[in-house]
Amino acid sequence: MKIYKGEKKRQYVTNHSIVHLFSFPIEEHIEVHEYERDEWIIQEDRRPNYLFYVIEGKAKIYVTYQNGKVSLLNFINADEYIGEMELLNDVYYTKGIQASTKTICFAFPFHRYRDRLLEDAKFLRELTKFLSVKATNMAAKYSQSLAFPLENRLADFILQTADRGVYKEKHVTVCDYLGVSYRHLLHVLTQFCEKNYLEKEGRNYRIKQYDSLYSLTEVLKNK
Amino acid sequence: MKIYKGEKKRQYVTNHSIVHLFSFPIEEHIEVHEYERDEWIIQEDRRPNYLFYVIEGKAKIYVTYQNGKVSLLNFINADEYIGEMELLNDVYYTKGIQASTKTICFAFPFHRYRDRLLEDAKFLRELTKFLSVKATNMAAKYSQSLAFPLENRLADFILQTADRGVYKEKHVTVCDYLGVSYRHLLHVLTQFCEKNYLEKEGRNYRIKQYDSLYSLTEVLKNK
DNA sequence: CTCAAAATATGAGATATCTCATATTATTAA
DNA sequence: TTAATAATATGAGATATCTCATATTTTGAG
Repeated sequence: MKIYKGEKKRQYVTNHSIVHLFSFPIEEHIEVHEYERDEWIIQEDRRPNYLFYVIEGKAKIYVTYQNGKVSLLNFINADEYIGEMELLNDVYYTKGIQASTKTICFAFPFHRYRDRLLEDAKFLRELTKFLSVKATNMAAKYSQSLAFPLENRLADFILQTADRGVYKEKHVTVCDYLGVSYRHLLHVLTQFCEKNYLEKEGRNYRIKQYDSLYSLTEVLKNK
Repeated sequence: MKIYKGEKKRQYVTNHSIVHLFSFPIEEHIEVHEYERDEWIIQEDRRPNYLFYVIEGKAKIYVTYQNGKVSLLNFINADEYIGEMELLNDVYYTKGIQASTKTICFAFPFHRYRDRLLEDAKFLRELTKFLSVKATNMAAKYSQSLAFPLENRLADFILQTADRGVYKEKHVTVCDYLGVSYRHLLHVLTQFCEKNYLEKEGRNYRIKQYDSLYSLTEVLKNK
């Protein structure tokens, strides 16, 4: 982890202005942190001292169970908060946050900002919306995961993450995210290839029948 | 649905004061609604015109898929909001809300309250906390449902809902909530009886081995 | 009270998904 | 470069869960 100072810091604060998110001057005690790929921004079960706002990069939220099972709860992208649960709740089991690319965040030390943030309607309004979307998405994922087999959820995930017609995600990550075993994920991918929905290209998969995959995702929609 | 007027209304507004939740006078245009058991407070896919605050009773949040599958996302209890997603988000698929007992709510018409609520830090702060808990709980349910078999989740649910050592929930509700088939729920309940964790008493189940059930729930905890 | 609808109950076969074992290939740190 | 580690890959058997069929009991509306 690096903390930017001086000119580099000033540059980020200027080029990624967030003054519109708050109704008080926010910049004085702000820090700019850089995390490298695979670095832990927050360690599981260890409360952070900052509220973070991601300005570049991508991260993952992980939770671990006593039996060693790991769940990738969600991805975090630019312009999203990290540590907001700890800002709001004194009692909270802190999830692990791992950078999946180089990630740069603004970091607001709780002790300097907490009280003012919790009084700021502009900030709270946006945070409330952010959390409402988060809760809605988790609810959708939950019910879909119980109501439909991997085939449907994987088709959805492939279409969402494919890069110009090619699916490139790492299997080890995806099986934690979709909550299935590595073995089963590979099994269903193989089925997609056998049906010619996908074609394997080295380590990646090229989408051959977009429509077939799309129709698998349609059952996920609400009535 | 009944709308209380006059003395009955005044009584509820007085006895369940919520002035502490807002920093502006809230009571002028408030309505008091009563819903009977099984009545729909909000119909799925139909945006409500009110933000509700439950003062008595209990309700369920449902979502339906195109193939007819139904998911019971969560329960709503007294002192919780309903319709907050629609208050915050213009684009949102409205879930169905059904009263599971007689339920009485304060109803705030959006057109009168929306703007003021979204400016009120006191209200927003509490709503943000409420949503953060909601998001956290959904995330926990999601990952648990994928990481553990019904046995563990059902043990947890039984201990949470048992009434003085007796489990009395309706199977049809529980299987929608835990996301398993009716058949499988009964199957696992039968196993619990065979192992003597539970004993059937007519339509209910008496807990015989609290410790065995409790140890099934322990794996659900985080590392 | 009566009847239809809802809820409970159980069996049997199908399938989605898991666990474990084992090999090969890619990536990373020393 | 080398060796350790992580990721990919595949087979085979186990099990958690589903679907469908069918019967009985309970509940609620008229």
